[in-house]
Amino acid sequence: MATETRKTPQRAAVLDALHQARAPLSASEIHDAAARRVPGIGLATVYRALKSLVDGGEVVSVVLPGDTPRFEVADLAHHHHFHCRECGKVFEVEGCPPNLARLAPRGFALEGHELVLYGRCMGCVA
Amino acid sequence: MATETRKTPQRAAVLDALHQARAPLSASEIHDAAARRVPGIGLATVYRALKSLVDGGEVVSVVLPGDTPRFEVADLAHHHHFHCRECGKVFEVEGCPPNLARLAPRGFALEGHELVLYGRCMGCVA
DNA sequence: TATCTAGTGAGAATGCGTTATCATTAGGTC
DNA sequence: GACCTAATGATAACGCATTCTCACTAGATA
Repeated sequence: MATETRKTPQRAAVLDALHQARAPLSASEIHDAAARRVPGIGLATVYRALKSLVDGGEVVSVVLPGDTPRFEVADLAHHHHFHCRECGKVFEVEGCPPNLARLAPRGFALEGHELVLYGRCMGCVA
Repeated sequence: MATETRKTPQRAAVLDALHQARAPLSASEIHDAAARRVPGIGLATVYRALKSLVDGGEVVSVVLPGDTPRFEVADLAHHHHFHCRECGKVFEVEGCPPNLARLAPRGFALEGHELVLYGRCMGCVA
């Protein structure tokens, strides 16, 4: 029997924050968002909830270069991210460049890829 | 007058390690490589040399998701990286997917991109 | 409602890559 | 060779995201 997992407002707030977001959130962003539903929620609780959600496959972590891990719900279609250099926000991007396999060196087995676009988001361009 | 920079075997060893490498090296990998030319070289010296080389534009740092920064000489053509999930080594990859601009959301200004391929390198496939 | 125990909040502790400190060494120049 | 001072090596200190500790709170079940 696996360890019992109880329903708590804190866990619900964390998962809800991720479902509301249209972009992957960092632990502290999740903490901020969850605190709006559950004032006083501790950062440790956020980390604990994220750990169990990731372990349970409901949430995946997204790591962009030079940044702390971010989290998003697991049931999104394959996608990539756009990182605004001005405001630092990360956006989801649909689509995927084709034929990446041809870029891999001969004899290498390509199993996955990660693409990050950099620039300025609509708000910062204006 | 800018601060004088002296030629030392340690600095030469750091730069040489980067020129020899066909892949971006982490600080500790550079430390190991440089120690073969200059036994006893300190890790702090490696960091100092890297800092001045990056500041001087001779070396650039490459940050792959979830990893510590790596360094490579600055005069390489635009390229990406292949990260072997088995041995952890990073390889340079020529070429670049076309038409990345069409992936950016409408109204966003695309200024750059980073692509990392994951899989197993030739040695680990065998 | 009584009971059991997972979950929580606060803050201390940890891990680790990187940087600062400082006494000593050794380039550069005359 | 003498002198000035940047560079070095060893190691302590730092920053900071994440995890642990522990007393307390509150789901779940009967």
